Amino acid sequence: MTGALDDRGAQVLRHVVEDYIETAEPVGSRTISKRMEQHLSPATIRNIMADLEEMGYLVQPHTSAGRVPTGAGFRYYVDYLLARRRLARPQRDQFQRMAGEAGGSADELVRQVSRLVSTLSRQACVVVVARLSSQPLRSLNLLRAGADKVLLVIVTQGGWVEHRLIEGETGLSGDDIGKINAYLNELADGLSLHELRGKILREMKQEKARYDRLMQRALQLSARALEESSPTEVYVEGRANILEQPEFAEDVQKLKRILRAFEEKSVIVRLLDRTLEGDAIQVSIGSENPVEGFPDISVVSSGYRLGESVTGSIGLIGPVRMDYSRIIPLVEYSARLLSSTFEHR
Amino acid sequence: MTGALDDRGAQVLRHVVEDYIETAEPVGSRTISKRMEQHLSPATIRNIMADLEEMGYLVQPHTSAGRVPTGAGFRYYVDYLLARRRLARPQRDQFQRMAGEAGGSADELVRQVSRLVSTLSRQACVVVVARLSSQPLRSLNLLRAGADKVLLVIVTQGGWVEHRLIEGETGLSGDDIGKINAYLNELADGLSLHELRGKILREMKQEKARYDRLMQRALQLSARALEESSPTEVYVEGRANILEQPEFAEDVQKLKRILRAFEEKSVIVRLLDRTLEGDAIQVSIGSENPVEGFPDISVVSSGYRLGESVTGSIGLIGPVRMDYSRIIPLVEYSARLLSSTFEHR
DNA sequence: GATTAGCACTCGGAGCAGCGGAGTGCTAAT
DNA sequence: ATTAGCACTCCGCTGCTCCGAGTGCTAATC
Repeated sequence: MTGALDDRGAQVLRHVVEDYIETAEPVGSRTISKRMEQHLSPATIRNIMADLEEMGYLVQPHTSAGRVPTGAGFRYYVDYLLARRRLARPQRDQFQRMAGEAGGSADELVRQVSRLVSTLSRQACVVVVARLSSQPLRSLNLLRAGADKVLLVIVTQGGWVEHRLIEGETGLSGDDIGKINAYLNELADGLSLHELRGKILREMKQEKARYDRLMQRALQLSARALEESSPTEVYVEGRANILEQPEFAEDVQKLKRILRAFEEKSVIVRLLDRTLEGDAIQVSIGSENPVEGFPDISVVSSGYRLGESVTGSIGLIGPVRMDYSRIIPLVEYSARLLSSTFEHR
Repeated sequence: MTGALDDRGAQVLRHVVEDYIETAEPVGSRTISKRMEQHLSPATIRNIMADLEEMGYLVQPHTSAGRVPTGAGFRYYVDYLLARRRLARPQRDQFQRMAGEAGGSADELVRQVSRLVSTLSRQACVVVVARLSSQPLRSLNLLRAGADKVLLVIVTQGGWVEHRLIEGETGLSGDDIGKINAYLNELADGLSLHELRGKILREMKQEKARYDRLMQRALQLSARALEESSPTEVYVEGRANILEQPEFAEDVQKLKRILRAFEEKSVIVRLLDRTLEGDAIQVSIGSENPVEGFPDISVVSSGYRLGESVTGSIGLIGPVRMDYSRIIPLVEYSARLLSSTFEHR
């Protein structure tokens, strides 16, 4: 099973995949024969297709139906047959215009980008993940927010803002808060939230030796604020797009499973996990994707940098039968756009 | 058409509605005859049903099918026939447990409540809206957030936190920021964001006469931060629940329209708009709902108070054929829970 | 030897008839 | 006023045929 293809086989496979992407119907030998630039009769095509089937790139839903690409077929197509295009000019312009308009806050920009990607793809649902805890911090700010509450506002270098409300903190004067602030910022300098948490815990042990009660309080307080591992932000855009796909619209069970999965943040994060490390683009076809039980969805995703390190990932989730030649440049471009926008901050 | 019902008619209507809610199938006279406590033969029931049909409470999908309640039928049921129950004990407990666990921040609580409501209802999708701009403020805090950026953190008395990033602000010393903060808080005291915006604009005119440049700057800056009308926060939970309903699962077109609508914040806000004013519960059945084009969904919603005034609304969106006797107490209870939790802050 | 025309074969889906059942409305009996 | 009885309606299921798209194989052709 599976193996290298000669040129003719590759061309036939390419046509089958592309036609299937377009029509969502099994593709017959006549169709391919007409589509191919090199003229070959349907009979010849049939022979080639039979070979491709033996190699595991195609299957027949039943005898006397056309062929449908398998996961391996799509894989081969994506790896070797896909013409790698740049994103089309007008679409690049749309992105640029949007980036110009989007306000200063990082999460606003991410939301806009994902919305645009979803509209342009029309195939699938776009998901963006931003892992806050590994972004280098810009500043921490403690605020009084009521009689017994203080608010810790966290700003990362990428321009992400998050806040934690801490309850049951009484008797901190404005002066105390100022001092704690200064201390925390000194501690945090250049670290990520994750690293800071470690440092605070270490510091707490040492500081106990000394007798600075305020600093001790500061450490306890921030340890409390940071104890819940900071959640990964997840944005999902264009859920309704998947209804556009005939393969899902027909099978409500499948649809239900997918939509349910999308309500779980953790599932989405797992889907994009791979790309949260490097910023190369990743294509997971069908059962290759990291989440079990969804053999008919593909994920095209890419990490993006927020500042120095890759902390976010944008991904497009759709049917295996998606238009990779359009989708891949789209995701690639938007990830690069996010990275470069955050760089200039 | 439509009119008052005698007792027997009402009982029959009640049974038709309840049976239809349960089965989603047209209800026949035999079924009702068996279900009714007062024994009546199917033939009698048929006569009564024919009357109810004339009055507009029931329809037949076709001759020789059972009857289905119309919008008016459901309306009558909800207004006069529904046994108003309290929420069941175990469910109340679930809410209490959750409220105890939920962290301090308001939006976390709201999210948890909507999630629980969605799980308990299993029928529909829950939506929560919180209108920030009419909540009385607790404090405003300006923070430095980079070389040319400042961050305005807004905390309302209900415990809601929001922030706005303002770009292109250079040359403000820490001292300046402190002064601006004090000034803004004095200005904001007890006002809502909406009122504050008005006050700032008025103040700006007067302040021009005076020559305090820093205060002028403060006003300009906050005016900029508040110029975009603060968006209404919208949380949607349990979208996939609507797939559970046979009436939608069968009609993909309808489903698509509904899911698309849910991607638009504005549509959701319009659906709950009515209840954003008072805190009474509202039931919009079918085409009664404020958004045109969705004649087969109902909305059960109630406002809740965040502090003094009603600024939020929790609503349940589902098929017209929903179990109002379960849903209404559920929504009522959760709205009251939100109000009372926010009161004790 | 590769390609192709020809042909028999397979299989799914559309279309149609027939039937059974659930439900109705009407009439006549209680 | 209620109800038993009955004829009637209509939906949806089942089974049937027919059609077409597509295949694999074989034999003829380049």
